[in-house]
Amino acid sequence: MTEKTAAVQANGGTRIQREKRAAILEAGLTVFAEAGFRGATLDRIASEAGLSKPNLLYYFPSKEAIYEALLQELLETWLDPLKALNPSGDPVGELLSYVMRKLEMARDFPRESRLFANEILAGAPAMLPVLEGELRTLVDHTAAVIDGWVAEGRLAKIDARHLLFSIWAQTQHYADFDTQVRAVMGKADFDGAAAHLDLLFRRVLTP
Amino acid sequence: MTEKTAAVQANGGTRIQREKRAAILEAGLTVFAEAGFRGATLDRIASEAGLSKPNLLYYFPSKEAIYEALLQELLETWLDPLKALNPSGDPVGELLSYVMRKLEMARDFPRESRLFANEILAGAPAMLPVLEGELRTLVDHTAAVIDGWVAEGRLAKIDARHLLFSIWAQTQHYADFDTQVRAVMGKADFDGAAAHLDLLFRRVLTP
DNA sequence: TTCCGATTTGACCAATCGGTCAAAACAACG
DNA sequence: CGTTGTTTTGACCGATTGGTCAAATCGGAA
Repeated sequence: MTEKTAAVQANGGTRIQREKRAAILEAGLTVFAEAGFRGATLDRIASEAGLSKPNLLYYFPSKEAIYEALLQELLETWLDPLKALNPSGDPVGELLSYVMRKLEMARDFPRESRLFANEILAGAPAMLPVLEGELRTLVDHTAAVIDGWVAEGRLAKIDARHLLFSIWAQTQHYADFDTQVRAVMGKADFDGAAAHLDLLFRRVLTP
Repeated sequence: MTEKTAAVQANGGTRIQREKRAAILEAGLTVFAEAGFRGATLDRIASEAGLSKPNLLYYFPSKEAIYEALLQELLETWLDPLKALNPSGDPVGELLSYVMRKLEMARDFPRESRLFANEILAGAPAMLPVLEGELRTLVDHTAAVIDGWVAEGRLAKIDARHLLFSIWAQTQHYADFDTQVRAVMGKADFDGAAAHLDLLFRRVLTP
């Protein structure tokens, strides 16, 4: 049992193992988000993480392994805010604070947003099963909650699923298309975006 | 003057030259949209266009040349609908038909939308000057028109630039994140999207 | 038919890619 | 100190990449 000690232990391991694995994931996030899966190179990830390429491959068996570890980690972070929707809260307030949480994520974790965007743009080769499974289930559940709110008259009539797309599209836009936003506005202007989206969704959702 | 005959003549040329160049651009659009600039290979573009790689390089001097030709061509198509906004028309109607035109483009030209998304996601290495120049100017002009409408009270109060982002984000979402939309909805549902966006922007824009 | 420029191709090249491997360096513990 | 297992690395590999080039083929005008 002397072989592949580090590589096999995906979770846990010694302090140094956890640190190096974390550094690799951190570097991988930067590079994959910027260049996509195919555009990213092991050499760049290794150098960004402060390691040699063979040393990197001592901790992860392949480029794909790094990528998939990142996607898996990403998904929880990504779905959490949606799960935080409280069906017994104030509908408009719940949805507005979901929008704000999403916008904050676009501001604070733009690499995660771009990683996700790259994966979906490429046709979700590594995430399709999760999209069709976990995500779809969660969306179905959330749509039922929203439909309930609409039926009770506490929310303006609206298609629940397309409403979610509207929220995702607009919040992630500020991370994924940041370059375009900066080119047009001169600056990132997340505060302006927050005010705008609050106003927009208030008009859309208030009964 | 016997050298580089075809390659030099970017526009015009013989019938066969125009046809082959068009076939290459068509193939390049498919491949670049699917794989991004770095992910695309000349071999794939050539085979998709029905040519050998050296033959492809007879019509375009490099991979970058194909990519840049596509981006340039794309830009006109992309900005045209915005230019079609009629300042003396009905504000809500003008903006709604802009939204619909954009949504139709996402439905009918998804490859163009994804090509653009890939370029921006990668930091717009080849488009930044255009974004900061032509696009910004056009946005400034359009924002002035929208601000005028708001000032006249013919449009609900709203930030013009962020409104444009809202329109772009939501319409392009149906092309760029098509995979996700399909995974969640089971189908693409552009009709549902059209109804939803009409309703959404009507609520947002009507004074 | 002949000729000449336009077009096409097979063979090839240097660089880069993801990944391997054996040996070296290191760390911890007796 | 020596031993043992962990970590790191330089050298290397086959495959793929973007791109070149000389030679072959094609096509139309005279």
